[in-house]
Amino acid sequence: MVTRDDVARHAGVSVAVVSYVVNNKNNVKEETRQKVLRAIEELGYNPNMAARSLKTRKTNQIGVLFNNLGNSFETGISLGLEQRARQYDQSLIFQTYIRSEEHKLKSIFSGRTDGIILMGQSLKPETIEHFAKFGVPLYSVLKPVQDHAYVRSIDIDWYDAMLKLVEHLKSLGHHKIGFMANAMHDHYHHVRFLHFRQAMEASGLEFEEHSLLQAGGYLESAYDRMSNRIKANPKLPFTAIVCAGDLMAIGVLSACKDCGLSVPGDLSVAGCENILMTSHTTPTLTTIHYPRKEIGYMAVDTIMGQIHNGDEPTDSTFGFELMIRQSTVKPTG
Amino acid sequence: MVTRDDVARHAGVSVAVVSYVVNNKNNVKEETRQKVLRAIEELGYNPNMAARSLKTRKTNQIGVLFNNLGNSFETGISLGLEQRARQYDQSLIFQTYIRSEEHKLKSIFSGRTDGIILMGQSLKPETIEHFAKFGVPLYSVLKPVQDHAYVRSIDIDWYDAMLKLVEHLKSLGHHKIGFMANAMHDHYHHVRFLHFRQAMEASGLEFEEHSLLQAGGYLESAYDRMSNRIKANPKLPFTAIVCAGDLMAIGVLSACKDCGLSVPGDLSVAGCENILMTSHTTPTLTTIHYPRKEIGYMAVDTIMGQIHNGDEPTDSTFGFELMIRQSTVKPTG
DNA sequence: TTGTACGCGTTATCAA
DNA sequence: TTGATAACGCGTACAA
Repeated sequence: MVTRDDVARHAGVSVAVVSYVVNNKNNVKEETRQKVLRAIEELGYNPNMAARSLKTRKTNQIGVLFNNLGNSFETGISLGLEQRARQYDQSLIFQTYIRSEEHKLKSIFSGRTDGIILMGQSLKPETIEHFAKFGVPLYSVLKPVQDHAYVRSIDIDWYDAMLKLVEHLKSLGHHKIGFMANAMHDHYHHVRFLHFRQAMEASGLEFEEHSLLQAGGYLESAYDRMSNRIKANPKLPFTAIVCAGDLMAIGVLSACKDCGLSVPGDLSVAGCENILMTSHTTPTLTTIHYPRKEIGYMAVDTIMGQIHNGDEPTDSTFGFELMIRQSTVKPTG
Repeated sequence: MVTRDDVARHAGVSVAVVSYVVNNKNNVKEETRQKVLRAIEELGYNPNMAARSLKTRKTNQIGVLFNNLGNSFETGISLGLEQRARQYDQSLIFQTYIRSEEHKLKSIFSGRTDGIILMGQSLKPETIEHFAKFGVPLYSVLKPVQDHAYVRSIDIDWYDAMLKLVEHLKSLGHHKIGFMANAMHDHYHHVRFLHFRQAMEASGLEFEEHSLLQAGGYLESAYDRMSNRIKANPKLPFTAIVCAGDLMAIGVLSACKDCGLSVPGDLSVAGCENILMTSHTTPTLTTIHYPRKEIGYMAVDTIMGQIHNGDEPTDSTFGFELMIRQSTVKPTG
C-alpha cells in the first residue's frame, strides 16, 4: 500500500502538503501542487478511506437494510438510492435484515456508516435507541408497521391508494373483495392490508375473514397458496382480489391460469407497487404505482440533510397513481 | 461514541484487556472478562470498524460491482453473494459500474475493501493493475469479454449451453435462427452471442447478419426493438430467436403479443439465465439455467480463499441446464 | 507557503 | 494474567 508518507518523500515535501493537495486546499503553490500530483500519479496513491474515516468521523457510507435482495420492488428502490448516493459520493453498504440477527447490525454498522436507510423494517426499540444514542440517523422508505419517534419515513399514502383501488373495483361492480396478505405481520406489506381494511369500511363494503389469504411475500408462495385455495374449492367467496405486492399478484395470475380460472373473466386481480413486469403479464396487471426511484432519491436527500446539516427529518408522503390495466373488469354474472 | 478507553475506565482495567475480551483471546481471567463484558453492555460499546481496519488491514468488506441493480439476474446472483458473505461475517459494498467513472473505483474501494467481485465487466487494464499492485483480489462471476490474467472467473460453459439450445431448436425443425444481442459489446451478454455463433456453425446452420437484432440489455428496449422490427416487416427471416438475456426474451414475448405475432406458433423464443419470471410468462420461456445462487456462493468462497489463504484462483465452470418450456415448438409450415 | 506534531480507536508487542 | 505503548494512515492546528 502506498501511503501519504511515501508520496511526501517521493515529492520532497511534507505530509501536510500532500494532504492539502489531496483535499484541494487552496494554500499550496501551484508548482508544489504539480510536484505532489505527479508523485501521486507515479506511485498510484489513493487515500485510505478507513484512516480518513477515523479522523474525520465521516465514513461516506450509507447502510441499506433490505428484506430481500431478490425482490425487484426493493431493488428498484435501491436503484434510486444508488443513483442519488453516487451524486453525493456516498457508497452503499447492503445488509439483508434477519430479525434473529438484528443485534449484529450494531457492530456491523458502527464506525462504517454515517446513516442507515431502512425498507420498512420495524427494528427493536433497543436497536433503534442504540443508533439514536450515537447519532446515526435512521430513515425508512416505506412506513414501518411499528412506529418509533426516531425513525421517520417516506412513503405513499396507502390509505388513499387503497381507497382509490377499492372504489375502482366497487364501481366495476365488485362487492366481495379478497386480499392476499403477507403472513409476516411486521413486514411492510402489513401496512397495506391495514389500510385496505379501512378503505373497505370507508367504501361501505364488508371484508370477510375467509376472503383473506396469507402467503409469504413472494411469487412462488403466492402461487402455491392460490393454487391450493382454488383446488380446495373452485368457488371463491370473492370476485376480485387485491394482493399486498405485485409479485404475489403475478403468482396469483399464474395460479389462476394453471388452475383454469380466467383472469379477469372469473376473477379480477390487482397488485401493489407497479414493478416493471406488471405491464408485461397476461393480462396486464392493475396496480398501485409506487414511485421507487423518486422515493429513493428523496430518502438519500433526507438522510444527507440529517447527516450534514442536522436537519430534523419528518414523515413525508409521495404521490401514487392507480394503474388500471387489463386484470380488473366488471364481474360476470 | 463509546470507545475502548471508556470501557477500560468503566471496568477498571487497561485498554489491552478490553481488546482481548472483545477479540476472544483466551488469556483473560474469567472474572475480569465478566467485568469487561458488563462494562461493554452497560455502555453500549461496539468496536469501531474503521479503526480496526486501519490496524488489522482487513476491512471485512467485499466490493460488488453491478451493471444494473434493476436486473433481477444480477440481484439473483448477489442474493447468493450476500448469503455466503454473511457466513464469513463480511459486508458487501455495492457499486454500479459506469465506464466513464471507472477511475473512481480505485479511491472508492481503497482501504475499505478486501476484495472485489465483478459481474463480467471488462475493466481497463490500468484499473486492474492498480488493484493487482496492492493485492486486492478481483474475481468475476460471468466471464468478461476481455480476458486479463489477474481476473479469473466462474461461469457456465456458454458454448456448450448454446450448442444444446441450438441443437434443440434444430431438432424441432428450425434452420433460420435469429439472435437478440446487447448492443454494448463489452457487456457480459456479448460472450453469449459469440458462443451462439460458434454453436450455429458447429451445428451446420448459417447465421445471417440480418437476423441479428441489437437492443439495450433490458426489457423495454427489447420490446421496442422487436416491435419496430415486426412493424417494419412482419415477415421475419427466422422462425426462432434466441435472446442474450431473459429480460430481453420477455420483452420479445410482449412485443409479439402486442403486434399480433403468436409465440410459439409464429415464432419460437428462447432466453438465457432462467430468472424466476420465465416460468410464469405466457407462454413459459425456454431458457438456459444459470445457477445464480450457487455461483454466488462459489465466488465468495473463492475470493475468501484468496484473501485469507492466498489461494491462486482459477477459471472455473459450473453446470447449466437447458430448460425447455412452452415458447419453443416446431415451426409451422 | 510549508513543516511538525498530535489524536482519531484500534491491535499487537513486550514487559511486568 | 495484565498494563504501557507503539504503530496503522490520515487531517489539521499551530509554528515556522
